[in-house]
Amino acid sequence: MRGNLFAVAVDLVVLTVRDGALCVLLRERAAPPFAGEHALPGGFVQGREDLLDAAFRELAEIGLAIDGHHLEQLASYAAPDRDPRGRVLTVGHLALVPDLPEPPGEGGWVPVAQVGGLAFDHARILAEGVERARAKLEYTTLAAAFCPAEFTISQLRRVYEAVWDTSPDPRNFSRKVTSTPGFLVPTGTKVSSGRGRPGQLFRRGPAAALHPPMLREHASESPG
Amino acid sequence: MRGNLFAVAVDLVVLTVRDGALCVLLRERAAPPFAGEHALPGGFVQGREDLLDAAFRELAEIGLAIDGHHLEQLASYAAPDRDPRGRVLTVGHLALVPDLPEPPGEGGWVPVAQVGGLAFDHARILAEGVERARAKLEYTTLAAAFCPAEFTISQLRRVYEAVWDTSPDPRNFSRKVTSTPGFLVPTGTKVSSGRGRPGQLFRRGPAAALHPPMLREHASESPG
DNA sequence: CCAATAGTGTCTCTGAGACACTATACC
DNA sequence: GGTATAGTGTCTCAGAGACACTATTGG
Repeated sequence: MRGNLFAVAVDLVVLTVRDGALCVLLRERAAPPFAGEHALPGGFVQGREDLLDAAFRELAEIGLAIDGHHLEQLASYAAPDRDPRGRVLTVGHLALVPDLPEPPGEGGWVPVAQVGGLAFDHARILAEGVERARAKLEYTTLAAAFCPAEFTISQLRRVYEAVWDTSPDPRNFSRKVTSTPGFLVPTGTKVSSGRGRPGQLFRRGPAAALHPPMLREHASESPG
Repeated sequence: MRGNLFAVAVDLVVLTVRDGALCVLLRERAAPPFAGEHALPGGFVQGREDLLDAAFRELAEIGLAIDGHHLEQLASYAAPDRDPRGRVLTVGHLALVPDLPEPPGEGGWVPVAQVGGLAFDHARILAEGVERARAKLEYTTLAAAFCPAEFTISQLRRVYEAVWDTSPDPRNFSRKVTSTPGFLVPTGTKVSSGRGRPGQLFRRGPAAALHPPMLREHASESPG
């Protein structure tokens, strides 16, 4: 078998919505290389693990159990000099979770807009993860992955506001999501969020796709 | 550095449209494992190559130069038993090319609908590549990547017909693609394709995205 | 002439966006 | 009552799909 041997890592872009802002989970690196700098959580694939297994395990090891939440592969990065220790290929992953408690240790939830430099090529992985999440809200029901098991339409709308940094019309938004079959399952319960008329509670439905999609204003149309 | 060491390969789903059918480039494996079976072209990453470089090189080595054509990363596969020789991670890639001449050696262009079993987990990689291509025709101008440098709207429409297995209305299709700014650049020339009024020739324009997208009939809306 | 392909005009229907209006909570 | 949030009704406009019609070629 010709070809180099690589160490294979998984790195995770774990996104959530906290206080109206899209946030990512960062860790402060304890050991070199890049000791003291912020980085995405992740680590090397062990034993006979597959990639997703390794991603789940690495998060569990820092105290964040995301079983049952959304986790998907993003892309792989293998530039020859991306890790000073040698040839390391990393498989970036994207996780979308509700507002879970901050895991112990250095680091935590950081608003994506306030993230500074990151170790390795993690800034690029983060950017691609955020863009993937933004794009997927257009044509999937994944916004609900940011919400707790039961949620109101307002909470769901705040997810779109945080991720897209837009303010869709609450009335049209409500009609759109409730008229998509299988997106939202009403629980029958209502909940009061401080002031105003209480909203109905919903659970995630079986639908994964949004047809027709909910299109955001598009920024770059012709990167040529 | 803990963790296993992997051999890292690239495999390519090279798609084209030939005689109205979506085709993929397959190779017949000369050596074990899976000797004599069909497989996607690909091979191990060498020296200080990055992933895309390795993908371009592997194709060039079998006689298919696709410089200037579309090549993107698909996903990585690292199940522990996917290669009997040991721990091998492969990074799947997707290439969309016009109807290039068949490279020498065993194998060649095979209609995707007629592909039987493939070596390793290549059937899955092929399926994900085809689905990615189908999805991307919806919201990008990538259909033109299947066409030669200059092409008519009919040729472009036949790409959609082959990839989606649908028959869009030629008149509405024509309006849609010509009214998308930056998709098609008219050359001024006309060309006769046998019978009928000659069509105008176009080149690819700078636009990469299609807004609003061209939605196909959607099959599975709620896989959940 | 006919057949075939290229391309335009125009109608209808769906759905997004804007926004008036009603409903129900807390103060 | 006032204010805030939830939810409905309805208008307008853009765009997809259907399809009649014209335009330009070869046989």
